[in-house]
Amino acid sequence: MARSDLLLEEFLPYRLSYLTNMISQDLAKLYTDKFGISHTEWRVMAVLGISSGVSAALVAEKTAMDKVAVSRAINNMIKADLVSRIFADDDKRRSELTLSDKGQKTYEKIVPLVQSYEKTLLEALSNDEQQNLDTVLGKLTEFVKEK
Amino acid sequence: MARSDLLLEEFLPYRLSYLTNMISQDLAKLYTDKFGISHTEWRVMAVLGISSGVSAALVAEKTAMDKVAVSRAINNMIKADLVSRIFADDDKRRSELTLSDKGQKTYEKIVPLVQSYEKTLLEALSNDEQQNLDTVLGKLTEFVKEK
DNA sequence: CTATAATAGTTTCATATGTAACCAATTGCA
DNA sequence: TGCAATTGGTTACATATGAAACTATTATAG
Repeated sequence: MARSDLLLEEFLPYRLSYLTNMISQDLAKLYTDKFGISHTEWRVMAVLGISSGVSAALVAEKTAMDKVAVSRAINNMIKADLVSRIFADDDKRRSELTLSDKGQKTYEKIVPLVQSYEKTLLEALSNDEQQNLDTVLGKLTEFVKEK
Repeated sequence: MARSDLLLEEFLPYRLSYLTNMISQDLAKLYTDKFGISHTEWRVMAVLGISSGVSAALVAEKTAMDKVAVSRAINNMIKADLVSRIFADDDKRRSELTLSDKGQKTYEKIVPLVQSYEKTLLEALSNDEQQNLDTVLGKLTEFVKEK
């Protein structure tokens, strides 16, 4: 193995990507299989579950998804009667989005499931390790955001 | 905020996914923009850079990608003259894959770039934190693989 | 005011991805 | 042997995603 070689299993971006995909698939089982909610839709729902009447642009910002993905997710969710939309009085372009009753109920069913999943993940770590993870994730994220 | 609510920015799967995507985009700039190599192709290349004459199935295993993705990546890379393929004497189904000269040269250009990127990432962390990251990634990955 | 630029969101198009069905070669075992 | 099951890899189809162009509306410079 020449000096320039690279072992995928030890390469940080690969390791992160692998773990993230596994987790993502586990989560999808919780909301896709049971509620027909896609990954992007779940993120939108997570934002609307906390803040009502927000614009699609704000949802895009909070979910770190692009506006096209958000637009599609929202329109699907409106069709599925999970989200309701009105347009702002003071700016007819801007949407004001809210979970419908059905959306709210679904949200309240999903949240405990994903929180419980997160909990089992974290329980694979000691308290110190959980703290370390938080620190390190924060620092790396901060770093990749700047630059 | 009701007891069941969930803050995306604090939710581990979201944080991981966000970081992973940012890193993935940074990396793509290194191999897609300069060499026209896609993410999946880069993974295949990383495996073939180390081990010659391996089968597509082994590449799939090492890259953690499914065989369809690998098949497509390999066929693209053969078209782009990055990979050469022969079929095994003892089993005419099984391919034996190797980087072509061009593939090898490309690989040797990409490896230092991505290693350097990984290094700058890690330098955002102290030595202890790097160690913590390694430990915690390992444990979480182990955990999601079982179960 | 009015022309131009900027903004919110949608549509279009090209590409990527996952699942299942598929083909060909090989293995196993009755 | 010989035929069902398995394996390596590809194809087909349906869906997801991203970039760029587009529509409608609002803000701004002259």
